[in-house]
Amino acid sequence: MAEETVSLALTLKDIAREAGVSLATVDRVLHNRPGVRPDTVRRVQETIARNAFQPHVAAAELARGRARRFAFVMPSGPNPFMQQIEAYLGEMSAWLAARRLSVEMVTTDVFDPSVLAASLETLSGDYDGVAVVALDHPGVRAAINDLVEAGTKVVTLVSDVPSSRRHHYVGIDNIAAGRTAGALVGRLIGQKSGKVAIVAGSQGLRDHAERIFGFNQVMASEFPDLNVLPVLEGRDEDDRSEQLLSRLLGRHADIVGLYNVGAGTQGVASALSGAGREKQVVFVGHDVTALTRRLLLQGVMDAAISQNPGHEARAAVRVLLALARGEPILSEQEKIRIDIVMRDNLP
Amino acid sequence: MAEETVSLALTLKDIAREAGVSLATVDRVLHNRPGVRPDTVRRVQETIARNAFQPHVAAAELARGRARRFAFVMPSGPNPFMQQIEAYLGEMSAWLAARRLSVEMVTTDVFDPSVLAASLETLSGDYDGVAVVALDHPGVRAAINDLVEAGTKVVTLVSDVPSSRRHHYVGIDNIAAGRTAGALVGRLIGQKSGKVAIVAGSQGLRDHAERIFGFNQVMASEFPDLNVLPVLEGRDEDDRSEQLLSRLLGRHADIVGLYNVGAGTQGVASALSGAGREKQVVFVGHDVTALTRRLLLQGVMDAAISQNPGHEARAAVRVLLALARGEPILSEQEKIRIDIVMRDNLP
DNA sequence: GGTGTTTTGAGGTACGCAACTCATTTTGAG
DNA sequence: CTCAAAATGAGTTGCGTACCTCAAAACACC
Repeated sequence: MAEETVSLALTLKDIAREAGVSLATVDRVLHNRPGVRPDTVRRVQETIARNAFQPHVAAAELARGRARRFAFVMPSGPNPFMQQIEAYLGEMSAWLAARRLSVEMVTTDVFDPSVLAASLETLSGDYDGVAVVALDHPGVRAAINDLVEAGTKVVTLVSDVPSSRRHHYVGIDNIAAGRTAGALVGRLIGQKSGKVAIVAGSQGLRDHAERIFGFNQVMASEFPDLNVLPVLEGRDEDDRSEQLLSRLLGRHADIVGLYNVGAGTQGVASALSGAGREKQVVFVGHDVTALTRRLLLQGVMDAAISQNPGHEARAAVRVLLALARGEPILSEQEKIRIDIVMRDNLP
Repeated sequence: MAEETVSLALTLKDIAREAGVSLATVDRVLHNRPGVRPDTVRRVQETIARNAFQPHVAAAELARGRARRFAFVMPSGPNPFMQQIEAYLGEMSAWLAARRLSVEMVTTDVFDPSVLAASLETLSGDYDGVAVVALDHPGVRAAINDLVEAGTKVVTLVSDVPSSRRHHYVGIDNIAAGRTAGALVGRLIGQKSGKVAIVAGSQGLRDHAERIFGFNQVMASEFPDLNVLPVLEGRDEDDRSEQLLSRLLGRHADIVGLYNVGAGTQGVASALSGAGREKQVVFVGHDVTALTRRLLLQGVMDAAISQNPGHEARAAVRVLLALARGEPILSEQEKIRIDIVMRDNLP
């Protein structure tokens, strides 16, 4: 039986004593306040580093006193995935309250750059942190940069704006997600050859485009016997997706695979069932919702690629909090994984 | 643009005033201290509930003063999965230090019930919480119950002892994991018929037995064309696993699937490669390690069933902390998922 | 050497709660 | 009604940090 300890317990007073300065000076160094000679700064910082001193978060939080306000800017309209994120934030209410954190939902039309940018501008100054489901557009980028400039911590959620100065992105790598979908469709189809259909919301959406890109990458390089048909744009609407797919199924009797990139899942499933081909076609889609769960259990869907909405919600809050406190981020913890969900590992 | 708030900010003093009692009485109620009339207790509790009051964790933590000590009881010996858990605990050191938490590793022979039970007994009283990779055995169960009796919070990790009074289990449902493996092997094999091999550490290990059970369940009900061969017991050792599997591959030319339930992965892979059949056989195993990662990228392994060791480590700490503080547990957050990892969604 | 400026020390207050003491009031049993 | 026990009020102290003020000391410059 072996033991190993990972612990310590120093206070600011100890650091002050060891560095041979007063508490006030340590405080000045710790918070980058002016009025300390560079030489002294170095001495204090070395003492802190040498002792691996960590301020007691609880004490710091208590002393700071101020409650923190975060805003979540989410799409308006009935998107089940976004609703799940909101639901999980609701479940955290006790956790949030115990830390005197407030999280406010701001719904807006995230697909209209100017509206989204305007929404973001109104938040400036009022919040310590903002999580935003962002569209990658110059106006949005500028709005994000303005927020950052004003000292607000900004996290992009689900959809990134890599060229902005946002502090962190909480979401998955959509190209890898598309690749995963491609590998699944190809592998589950097996030896057969035939055609593969893709239904997306719009190829103008960054995440959809990236997923399609990854999907095609894998299909081209690894499944040459499968012929990928042109993308159907269903605008994430059930009716439209169903019509488009039904027509396609009618024209091609040898469709063996189907990748649904975005929402509109009900329409896609209806088209498949309507043609009586739900058992012959390998169907891979995204996200675990009440509907996809049912489709997986019924065997209509074969796999769902999922990014855990609960994890995303919590990760966004934790990252904002860590940023606001100046704490390090546990990057491993906050990284969102690409989950493959099949019938037997449904969460 | 719509808004909705989830917040509040009361203190104990407010509760005392509203309930018409003194701070001392609220404190007594809050901590189940004696000396309060049942009637008053109820009144105070109602006030707390009505206002959804949450004590400020930072203030509580600071006032309590005492640092919390947790122990992780882990298997001795070189198990990569366990080493990963330890590594992630190490990465949390700054996080832990900032909260004045200490986590101590206690390695012991978890496969010998009496040794494990003895190890657990020695911890009594010294720790606020214990996470243990447990063997399901009456002696171990009793040791766990003793710890709980003494006020220590106990969490079982990876392997559960459901009949004990442990407060929480952090790990996956191994039957479901086996089912998932079965579905993957069956689906990835496709139309073909043939034989399927299983290599396990030992059928005496609860988690291995459960996985095999789930695997067989799915094979029997859904893949009648696949013939599951008797389980090989490789004791999680590379050499032994390789020998047994090599012999089996020699005897059966029509093996199309392989499920490696535990460790010994290197041996299993060597046997496959040695027979030159790594491309013909669908190979599903467990856990993402440096080795399985390489095998997945090479196409030798087709999928790995994984329980995120980092998540398990963090979840165990968070659950112990929440239990110690008397906070609610975010069950959704702490639930460990069964991850399906293929080449394109390698974390 | 004197001036003004920068740096440092010393100390206080506040944050919200835990944990404790001690005095006072209320209650219930006889 | 009496008296002990139970219940409650009032108050104190301390946790470790943030943030502030004011005075003293050190320093730079001419």
